[in-house]
Amino acid sequence: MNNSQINLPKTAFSMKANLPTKEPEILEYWKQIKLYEELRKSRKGKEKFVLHDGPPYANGNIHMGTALNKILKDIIVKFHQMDGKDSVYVPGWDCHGLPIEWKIEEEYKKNKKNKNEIPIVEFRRECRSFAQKWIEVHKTQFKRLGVIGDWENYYSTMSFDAEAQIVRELGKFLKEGSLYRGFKPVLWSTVEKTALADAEVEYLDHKSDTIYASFLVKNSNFKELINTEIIIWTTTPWTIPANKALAYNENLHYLLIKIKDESDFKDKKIVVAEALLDSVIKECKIKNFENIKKFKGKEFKGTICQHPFFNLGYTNDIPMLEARFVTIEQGTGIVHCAPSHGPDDFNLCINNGIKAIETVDGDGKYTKHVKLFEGQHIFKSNPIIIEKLKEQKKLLASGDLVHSYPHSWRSKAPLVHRATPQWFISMDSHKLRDKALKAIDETTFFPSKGKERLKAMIQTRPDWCVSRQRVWGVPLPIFIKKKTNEILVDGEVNENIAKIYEKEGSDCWFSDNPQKFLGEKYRAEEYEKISDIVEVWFDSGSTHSFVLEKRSDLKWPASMYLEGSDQHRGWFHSSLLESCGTRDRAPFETILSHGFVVDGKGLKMSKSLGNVIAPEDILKKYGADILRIWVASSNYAEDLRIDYSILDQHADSYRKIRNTFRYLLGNLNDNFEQIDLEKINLKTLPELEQFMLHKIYILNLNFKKYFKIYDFHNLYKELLNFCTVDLSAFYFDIRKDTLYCDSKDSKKRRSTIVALNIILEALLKWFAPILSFTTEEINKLIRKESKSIHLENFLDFPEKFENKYLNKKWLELIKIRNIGNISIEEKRANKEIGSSLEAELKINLNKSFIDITKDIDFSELCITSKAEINYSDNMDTSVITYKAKGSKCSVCWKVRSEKCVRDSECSLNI
RNA sequence: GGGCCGGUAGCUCAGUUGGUUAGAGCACACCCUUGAUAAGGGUGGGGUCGAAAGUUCGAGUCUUUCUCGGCCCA
Repeated sequence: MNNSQINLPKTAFSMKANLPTKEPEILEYWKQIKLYEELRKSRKGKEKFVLHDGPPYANGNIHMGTALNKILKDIIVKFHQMDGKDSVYVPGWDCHGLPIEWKIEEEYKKNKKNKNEIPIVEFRRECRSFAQKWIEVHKTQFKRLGVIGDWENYYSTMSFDAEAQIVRELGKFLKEGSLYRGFKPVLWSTVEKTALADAEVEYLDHKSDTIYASFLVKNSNFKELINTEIIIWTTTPWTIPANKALAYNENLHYLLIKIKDESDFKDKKIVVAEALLDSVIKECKIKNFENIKKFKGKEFKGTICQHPFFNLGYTNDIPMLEARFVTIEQGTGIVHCAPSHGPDDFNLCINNGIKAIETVDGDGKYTKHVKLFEGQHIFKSNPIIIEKLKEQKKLLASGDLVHSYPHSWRSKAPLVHRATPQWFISMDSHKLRDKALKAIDETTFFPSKGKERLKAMIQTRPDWCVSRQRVWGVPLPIFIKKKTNEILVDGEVNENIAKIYEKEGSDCWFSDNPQKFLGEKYRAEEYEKISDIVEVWFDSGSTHSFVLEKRSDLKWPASMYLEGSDQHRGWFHSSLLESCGTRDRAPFETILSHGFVVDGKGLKMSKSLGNVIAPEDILKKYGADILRIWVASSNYAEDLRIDYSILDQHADSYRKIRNTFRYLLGNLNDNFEQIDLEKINLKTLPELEQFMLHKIYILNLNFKKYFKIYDFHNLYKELLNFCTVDLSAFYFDIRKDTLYCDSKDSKKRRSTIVALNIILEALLKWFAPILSFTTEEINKLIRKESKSIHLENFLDFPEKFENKYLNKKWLELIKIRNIGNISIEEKRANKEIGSSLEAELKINLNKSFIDITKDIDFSELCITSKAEINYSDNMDTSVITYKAKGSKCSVCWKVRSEKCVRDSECSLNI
């Protein structure tokens, strides 16, 4: 007897994966077979699943967050495809906006070019080609992750048809009347001379001048207040000239005190919140004072003050207004309000009929609306204001404070709130808020907590400011009649502009004669053409209109939007509002949001911490399939941790899975045979095979259950456990004997081969959406007739595979097997035996076990040479191991004292 | 600073409406195997459930406070 007579596993599927080199070859193969086109063909006419891609910004290399996002999308798209749907994925890019403008400006600075001397159209051309360049880079990087999509026909917010559609969408709000012009303080950079989007703001420490200033009470229903001084505290003294009101909290207690120190305030009565008295006294170095009166904030109602610069011509009334945002955290419990310079101030004042005006120009200088200080730069004004306050005897104290303060994310310059003319979409004039809230209720969220998060934001958000004073974007398609200041609302003009953009893009807005856009109905010289651009969130919020609606391969609304949880305020939010405003419902049926990628300790990745891992590094060291395992096995509902030790662990799991496949392929000698699951007669198979097929059936049910709720980490865990526990350590280990030693035509071995084929096909398909490359590698090896595993359908197991009785029985048998193992281990520890095949078991069972064990060969189940059962009453299960007597059969390696029936040339001398 | 979410073995995750001694896989240690071999099998150790207080006969699970982390907002 020699090894040539045993069926040893043989396969071309290597143990070593070598993913970093093998994956690019598979990518090349997918390109060759035009996989995306094939996928579409294969599901033509089937129910569509459309995951609408949230466009990443076309700027810079991808990072772990983008990689996570794209892989998660790809896994879901592939699941639905294999579930039989036409699962379409069209990637897209967000192209307009400040960061790209800034990049081009930086290049100008390097080359000593002045942006203002370059024609806008040329500048925009450079922005466009910059974005285009990064789209190409991203494309390559995303494809490398194994993401399958319509990469050739991607969408972008800067394509001509997108720009045209954005104009049409705005036209709808214009026509409806919900788009209006107003003044509003926006975060403004006096360096970049632009308003900044929320996403463009960074909070950094900043040292501010602080002042305690006083406002004389002119009139009040609470008579004791008259002629006292209301004290306010602020970190922006330069906003004092723009003051229009004071805010108090009606629930706070306030104190009236009389100052006795020698100072500008000697013998004056001042008002501060009771809870802040100590800090005010300390900060303002008040030594002697007298408590006059304590009162509730509501007493302020109807009180009118004078501006500290009253004697300098600031004669308007300063009313005291009730506001919830007033707290006792800091200051005096009374807040100075400049509606042109703060959102809270603005909202409070507008609700009380006080409008914001333009007090500071784009450069940061006071306008003509500010007496005494016109032309003065606000960043240089604090000392002057402080001096004036002192001169007017209105300054109780001054100092400085380091605190968190908004800065431009690009220039790092401190920002200010500045009232500017802006265009808004009203949340309430046409019930946009109500529509959006209803739409949220009709949307399914994964995880479910996303629903409340988005709802809370919509409930409280102010009107949507859609204008930006920049150049790289879609120009606001608005004309204003010079004479009447009326907005021109005419669908024909709007459509004319859209048609022009469709043909030549939106650059012409800045260069061509306005008459071109107005057509023949209106005279250009009578109209002012708005030069603002549309904020980028409106661009991306409109993607559903120029991607989902316009493409015949897609559908509206999308089946799913899937982004990081920050997009509750971003893309989910803007898409919802845009769509509810124009179509009365959300552009998505489902929202899936994922957490952020953090390091192994749960800290966010940052250059300064040095804990950043780039997708590129992972691809080089491990390959995309390992990264895909990381995505699938992590709980995306929370933050996702990653570091090299975590990846090492997943690489280990990958090896286990790979070797599971290798065992299957080896024993099938790479000859896969598709088994007809409907026709197969399970009763002809040994019980072990029936039990394994039952397990597969149940696992498939769980698989579908998990997939349905996008619970991938539990799905992956089940698959991995199946490979390790059920296959490798149990079924495969037991069946080695049959596969290696039985003749190829034996019934038992043939049954095993049937089971291996079924297991192989099931595993291959289950893992395909996650291990996209490895499953393709295997599919190519064994299924010449199948172009790609991703074109396949998941298996559907007939109900006959379920066998509850057998399952219950075999779980009991496994318990006995485990007890056997412990018994074997004792002898092994004693050095009495080594291999379990050197063991002989004596199994003591209660008589109640007779039914389920009478036909069971425990030597096979426990992989020993012999096993005997003793039944008796009132006995717990126990197993005793003895060293088997006899010699080792050269074929099956069992220790026996008689000739082995499987070895015709058995050398045993009996 | 405010709002929301989260913290269970070294790691990734389970843990039902509160109810036995808190589970799985991986990793680790030891042993076996050398016919899945840069593989495979067996056994085992490992947790104050972020901390404290409270409710309860009973708390990983409910309440409060604190702490650490993340996202959003200021």
